[in-house]
Amino acid sequence: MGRKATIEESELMTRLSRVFRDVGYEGATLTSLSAETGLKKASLYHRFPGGKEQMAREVLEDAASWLEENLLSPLRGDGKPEARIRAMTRKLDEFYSGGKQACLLNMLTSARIQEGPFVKPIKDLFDVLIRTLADLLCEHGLEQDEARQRAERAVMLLHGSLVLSRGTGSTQPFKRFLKTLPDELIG
Amino acid sequence: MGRKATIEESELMTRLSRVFRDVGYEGATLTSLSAETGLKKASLYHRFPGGKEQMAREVLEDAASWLEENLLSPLRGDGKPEARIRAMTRKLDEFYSGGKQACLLNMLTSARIQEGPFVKPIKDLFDVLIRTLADLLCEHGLEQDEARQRAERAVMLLHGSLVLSRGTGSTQPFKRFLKTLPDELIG
DNA sequence: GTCTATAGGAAGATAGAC
DNA sequence: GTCTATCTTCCTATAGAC
Repeated sequence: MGRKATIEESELMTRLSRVFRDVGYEGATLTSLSAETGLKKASLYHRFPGGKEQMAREVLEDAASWLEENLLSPLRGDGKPEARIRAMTRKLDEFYSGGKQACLLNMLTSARIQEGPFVKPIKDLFDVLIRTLADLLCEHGLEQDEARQRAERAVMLLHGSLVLSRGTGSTQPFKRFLKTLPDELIG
Repeated sequence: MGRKATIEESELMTRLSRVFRDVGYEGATLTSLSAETGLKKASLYHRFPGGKEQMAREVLEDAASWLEENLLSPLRGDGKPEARIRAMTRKLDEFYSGGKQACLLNMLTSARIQEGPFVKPIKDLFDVLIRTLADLLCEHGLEQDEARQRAERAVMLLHGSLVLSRGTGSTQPFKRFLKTLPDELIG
């Protein structure tokens, strides 16, 4: 006891992210964030002077970076659209831990907060994901309207499958969604 | 000031439900529940000795009753399956206030609570909704597997559209989902 | 950069008058 | 059955030692 803790930056963000994804912004307490990271409250405040809000903001930025690097950038890359989409499904499986973890975007969204530090970033993430998917489908030969529609549909199915997985206590819905996703988009 | 409040049972449940649907279980405070209903904290405790947890439990039971009466029962009724499905879309539109309100099932679900008073009811609600939809599709002539798959997808799209609507601050995703739902199921 | 200790406030919950 | 007033607990945040 009383031993000094130490934690790597990326691991720190991962642990914080897990708490917010599990219980949402309101449900996350300094105590739980401290327990999950191994850092005492005062240490967390040293790293995040803005407290819980800053932690959630940085976790969100971290997720946006991951998304850009691991999902969006590859989607914009070259190679057959079909192959890029299959690569995306593998990354989604990884990002959501096979359906065991909820989506940060869902867990950080609450009505009654029309403004606030999360509203704009979350909306932007949804928008860019749908847009990037739609662009890929256009490139694959679909009409713009149809592409946009299918992209939005895929994002709905993604988040719906996560809600359903969490609600039923089974990762099956998410896994089934992943399996049908390529056909959903370009089938 | 100091005036006694009074509120009808069904209106009370509606108000409480709105708070939980807006900010989730952890986000709902006795203060906000009191403000929304007009009843002081002590009055809420008189009606719900179990406090916030009992309020959420009863709100969930209330939602289950509404679902059974307004969605499931009509789905099992007679009339052409297509007509029953269109009736369902209208009820969904009403239940979710045109996409402005989140789903209670999503907002009361949090990981880290593998047990607890909400887990079982929520799972049961998801299951019965999917099962009832699947039965209807079977009746309409679809194979059991295909029916089950489409029913699950429809529920995913419903919840995904609500997540997306909330996250983007627009009811458009939910409205678009409602429009395509009949084709989604029996098209 | 982490810790212990604690201040200050909000949250859940209760007692008792009306 | 609703209220005011209060209690206790938990949470956010800070001070200061190491």
